[in-house]
Amino acid sequence: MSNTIVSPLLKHPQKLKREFYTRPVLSVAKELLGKIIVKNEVLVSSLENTLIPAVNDNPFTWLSGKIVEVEAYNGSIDEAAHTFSGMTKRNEIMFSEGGYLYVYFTYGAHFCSNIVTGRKGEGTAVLLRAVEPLDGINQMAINRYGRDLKNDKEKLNLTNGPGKLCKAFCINRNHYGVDLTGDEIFILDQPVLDKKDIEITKRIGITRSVDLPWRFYIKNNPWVSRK
DNA sequence: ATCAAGATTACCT
DNA sequence: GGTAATCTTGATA
Repeated sequence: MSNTIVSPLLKHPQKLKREFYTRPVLSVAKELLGKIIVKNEVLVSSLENTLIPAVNDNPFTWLSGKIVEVEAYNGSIDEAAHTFSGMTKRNEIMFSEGGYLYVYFTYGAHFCSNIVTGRKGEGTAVLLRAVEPLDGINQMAINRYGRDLKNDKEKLNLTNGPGKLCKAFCINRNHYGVDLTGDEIFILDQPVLDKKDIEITKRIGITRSVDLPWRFYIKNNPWVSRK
């Protein structure tokens, strides 16, 4: 059974194919802005913040969001990339060809998700730093706060950071290596944004290769993590 | 075996 | 704007 989703918010959604991801990381990073990430959930009950495999009718729901902020990482020239010092068990998936999800755990508390890019062996990926929530906002609130949203401030705080969006989308170590050309997590194509709508800055929260201008975000989008 | 650092967040003043 | 929390990972012995 196909899980392909057609949100009312999208006119002609199309899942990005392998060829989109296997290109150089900087091109993929810029073009990911404005595209829609979708995660299917199998939901029976939203009580107690649990997602349980469905048994009966109408179990499917999904979460989606517009990608509004990303950072590029390239292990061959970038000391901040997890792949800079070679392959380990943790970064193994980042050395595969593009189109897989690299999820890592950090600061003892947070998951961060990356889109692997390029050719096999390159060690490049795009960190998802912020999305604008579209479908499943109620479920995202449950995932983040364990209850419904109280106000607009909480809505902005749902997904305006790499750890926050993983919590909202319930992305964790179980999603390490997920194939983005499959049906569990994927990205829907949208028109490439105009250059004038994209801001380019240095990356956030790193201590090495700090001057590379590899952070990209949509100008004036309220979900961008930081100006 | 031990240890330091971390692609962050929430909460404080 | 400053910082504690928290634990996995990778490096070194």
